[in-house]
Amino acid sequence: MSNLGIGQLARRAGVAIDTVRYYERNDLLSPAGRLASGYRRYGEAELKRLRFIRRAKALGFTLEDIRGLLSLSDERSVARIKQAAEAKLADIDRRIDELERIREGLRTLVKACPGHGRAESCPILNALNAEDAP
Amino acid sequence: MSNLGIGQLARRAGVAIDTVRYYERNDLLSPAGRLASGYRRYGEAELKRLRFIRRAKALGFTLEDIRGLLSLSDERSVARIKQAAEAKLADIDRRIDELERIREGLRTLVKACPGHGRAESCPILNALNAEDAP
DNA sequence: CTTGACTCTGGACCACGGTCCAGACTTTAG
DNA sequence: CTAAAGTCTGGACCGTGGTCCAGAGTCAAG
Repeated sequence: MSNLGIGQLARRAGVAIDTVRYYERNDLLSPAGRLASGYRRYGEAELKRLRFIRRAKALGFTLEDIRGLLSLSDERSVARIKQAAEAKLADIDRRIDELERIREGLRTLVKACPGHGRAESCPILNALNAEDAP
Repeated sequence: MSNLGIGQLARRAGVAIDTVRYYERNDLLSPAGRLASGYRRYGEAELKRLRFIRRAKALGFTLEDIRGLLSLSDERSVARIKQAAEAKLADIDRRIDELERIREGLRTLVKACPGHGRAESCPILNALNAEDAP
């Protein structure tokens, strides 16, 4: 059931052709076969796999993470899939926390800034110019 | 008052020497002068500016943002500084929102996954394999 | 003066996730 | 049949923010 060319595959998965070849170079997705001409042929399994990659990316997994997930799903190891998802969740928590710290810092400065007057009275500039390093 | 070599400057600002030169290439920081030998010399103004860059980065500004901030602070335009900070705040809000969406997706999946059993019953794999594209 | 530490330049290289290109070949529609 | 559309390969290039290197020259301490 290798009925798709690379262009059809890419369109149906919503990615660029070059991206498909890039994934192949990076061991994420191989064609089901090749024509005598060298043209890649893909089937439903590859389309599913490509969509899997797209969704996992949307969930914040890196391509390396996804390589791991794909090999785990091949192994059918539910426990390890869950662990990987939990680890990624913790990672995302950390990223959110860091951004929130940055946000609070900025928010405080923006609130304190009158938006006019002399540069010396701008708390944003003053904070950036402060002598004590954050 | 050009009393610092590049190494001293870097140490006192807490960055790498290469980073100082990188900033110079990217129009963020120039030496106050050069010795006849070509050695860069920096003063207090450059040290402050470098620390400004470091702090602004910690607040989530890109180097391009910082170039803008530096030129604004030269202009002493408090209103525009505040606008830039507000824009960055909105940007950080958006990044947090996106990560939170991702987090909720993952959280739901992790909660629903029993952590054992057949691969077909793993909601994480099922979501990634779903026919309907997210 | 010597030695070791410092600095200079230009350019290569890293991760990340692609994107784009040329030049050749193949497939498909009409 | 032809012409257009699709695909092939290998490699260059993008942005972001640096890091590292070689080979040469310089500065400071003893």
